[in-house]
Amino acid sequence: MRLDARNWPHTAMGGNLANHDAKVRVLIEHSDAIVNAGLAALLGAESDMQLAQPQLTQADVIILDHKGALEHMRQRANAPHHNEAPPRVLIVTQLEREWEVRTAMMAGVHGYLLQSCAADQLPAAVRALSRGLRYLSADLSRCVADSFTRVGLTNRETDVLQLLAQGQCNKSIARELGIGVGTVKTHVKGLFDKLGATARTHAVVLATRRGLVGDGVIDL
Amino acid sequence: MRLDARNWPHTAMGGNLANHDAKVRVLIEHSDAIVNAGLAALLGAESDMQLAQPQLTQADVIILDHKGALEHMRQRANAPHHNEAPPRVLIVTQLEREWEVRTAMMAGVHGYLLQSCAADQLPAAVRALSRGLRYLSADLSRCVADSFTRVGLTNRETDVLQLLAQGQCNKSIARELGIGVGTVKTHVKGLFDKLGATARTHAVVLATRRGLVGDGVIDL
DNA sequence: CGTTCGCTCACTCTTTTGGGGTAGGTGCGC
DNA sequence: GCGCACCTACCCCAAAAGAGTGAGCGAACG
Repeated sequence: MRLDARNWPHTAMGGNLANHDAKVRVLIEHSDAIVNAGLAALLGAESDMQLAQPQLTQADVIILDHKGALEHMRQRANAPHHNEAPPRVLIVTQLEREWEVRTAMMAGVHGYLLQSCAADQLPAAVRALSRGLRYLSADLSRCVADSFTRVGLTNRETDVLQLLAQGQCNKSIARELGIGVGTVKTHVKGLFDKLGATARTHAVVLATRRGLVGDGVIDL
Repeated sequence: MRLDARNWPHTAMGGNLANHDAKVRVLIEHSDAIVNAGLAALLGAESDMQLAQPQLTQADVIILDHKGALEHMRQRANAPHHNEAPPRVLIVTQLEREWEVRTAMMAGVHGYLLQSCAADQLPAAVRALSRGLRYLSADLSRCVADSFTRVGLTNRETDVLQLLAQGQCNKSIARELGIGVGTVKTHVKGLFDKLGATARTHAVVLATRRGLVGDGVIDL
């Protein structure tokens, strides 16, 4: 679980090659139709790339949105192993939430781009992935590197944090978790220390920003 | 300030026409290169539309991201009046935050689409705007209608809320606003009543979910 | 002119929080 | 076995928060 920031460099690091001479077969499966069209337009103009049809051909690189990518990796993990190497996964999304980037990287995704990236980063990322490299835009890599300074919350502290982030008071948290109020206070105190918070409200804010809160603070 | 949900219907309502026979001149100025390319690809395929070059021609419809659109409307408000009718503004974005939609609509934007919309909604929206209508996808309309049940926070309550959402205690909020702690308590209580919160932590969560917090809870 | 509303403040009183410290039990790895 | 991290629980005590009430002041509105 402990990752080393040096493993996720900006430009890339070595890997096993594939399709050295042939065109890079790219499969675009982003959930947003507009983004899909944009990716196709931008990549279709590249002479060394070839847009693949879904399920027709085996692609070298597959482009997905964040959610789709996680789903894809989940299915891949559960599926029987193929002979052929699975396509590299590149996520293109609009949001920049470090914990999502980290989650994706831990799930085995090879690249992560923001929609707001420069137009030339897209083909660069695809080429990097096709050569077995990873690609993370500079801002994202900084962002992820920062996140490695993450606090190590214990299970119970995480439990308490989730309820805390719902605005519950110690008493109701204790009731919910089936423990004593004093114990809740202990965990809350632990959260303060690890998050650098001075009050529970502050802790919720900090935890939310660091992506430690699992619920829908961001969803409407 | 009080808006009536009936003014923002899903499909549209009347308006003054423009360019009845000619092609619709569309100017695409989205900040994301990928989205830009996607919009161009999708709209370029429509026979009744014509993609305009920036500043070269006067467009009928201009497509922007949320931020760009607000900036555009701000400049338009400050600029001297032109003889020709200004282009209709269509926002295309990924996020669905009702308060942003409402803000945009109040700023005079005519259409709001999500990137995740069906591909045929895009040309439909452009055509609607070119005919002087408004266009809001069904989910967004519902979303905005819901938001009209919004609590009416006073200026001071909003001030307090912002600081509250940063995790500050009453004393520091009072210091920052130059008022007494007792007054802060009054406003905090007002927030509780209007938000339906039971505690300050709870209030922060609720306010964040309703998009009342302006700061960077969403930004990393 | 009276009313309403927002902003301000003060005062009780109870509950909650937060900062200390202490300590027993459990599981895990060296 | 022993240390170590974790979960649990309790103590005291000061500070803060929250509930309730009252009240002065200025601007807006009918």
